[in-house]
Amino acid sequence: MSALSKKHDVFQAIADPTRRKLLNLLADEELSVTLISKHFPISRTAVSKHLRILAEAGLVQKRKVGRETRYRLEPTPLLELKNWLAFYERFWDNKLVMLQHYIEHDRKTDV
Amino acid sequence: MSALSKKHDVFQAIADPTRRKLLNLLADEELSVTLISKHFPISRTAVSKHLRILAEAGLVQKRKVGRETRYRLEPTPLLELKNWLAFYERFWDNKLVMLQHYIEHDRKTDV
DNA sequence: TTGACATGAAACTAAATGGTTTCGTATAAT
DNA sequence: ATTATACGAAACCATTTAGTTTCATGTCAA
Repeated sequence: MSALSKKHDVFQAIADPTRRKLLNLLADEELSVTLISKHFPISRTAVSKHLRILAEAGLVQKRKVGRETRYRLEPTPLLELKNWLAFYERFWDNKLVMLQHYIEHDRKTDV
Repeated sequence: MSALSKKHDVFQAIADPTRRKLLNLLADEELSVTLISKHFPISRTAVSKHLRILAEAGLVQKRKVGRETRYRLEPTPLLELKNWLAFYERFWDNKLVMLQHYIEHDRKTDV
């Protein structure tokens, strides 16, 4: 067993766009909860809950520094996702599928 | 715009373990709803709803054959996931992270 | 034509999710 | 010592989710 009990898995954790944005934000630097929540239109408490879910999935690490809690990305669990995805690689190795994707590329890859 | 309205995105679609199992099942062969639901402990109607969500995310295609509806995998939208994941590759290119992953590899990659 | 099969829509339910506000506690600053 | 800051726990709320059962419709078989 890893540190925190895995109530949430990585698939569920990244399902929410706010949490994906959090991961993106924490990729570059370790940040305190207050600083993080500056980037979102929701309350600090709501951000804090998202961070807890990410922590349960092992996707972020937290560290207490004085009165603040700083979070940083922990990318390792994303390997599970990569691994899951690997099974389907054979399907899009097909060049036609690739082409099809980039032609009808109407939705921008947000977050 | 693609065929079905994208009410559900691929991240949300694969968040559910039942839906991941569905994708896995439909990777090999096109199957009717009744046949598909034989593989699950839930009702046919429940399976049907999961299939609709997958279809909305573009991950399955459906085809009417007589009185049955057959579903098959449509892997293209998984490229969005792969693309999202690519951003984080630089973090686990670190060999130590890889090692860490395989050492504490306690959870099997289910589904 | 009558009956069986395949499916999805509809209505409903319990639980999970994403959000809020309020409050207690710990740490820092004056 | 007092005040301000940083945070999470708690209680609450609305919406979504994952499931159910029932029903109507379309298609195949006898």
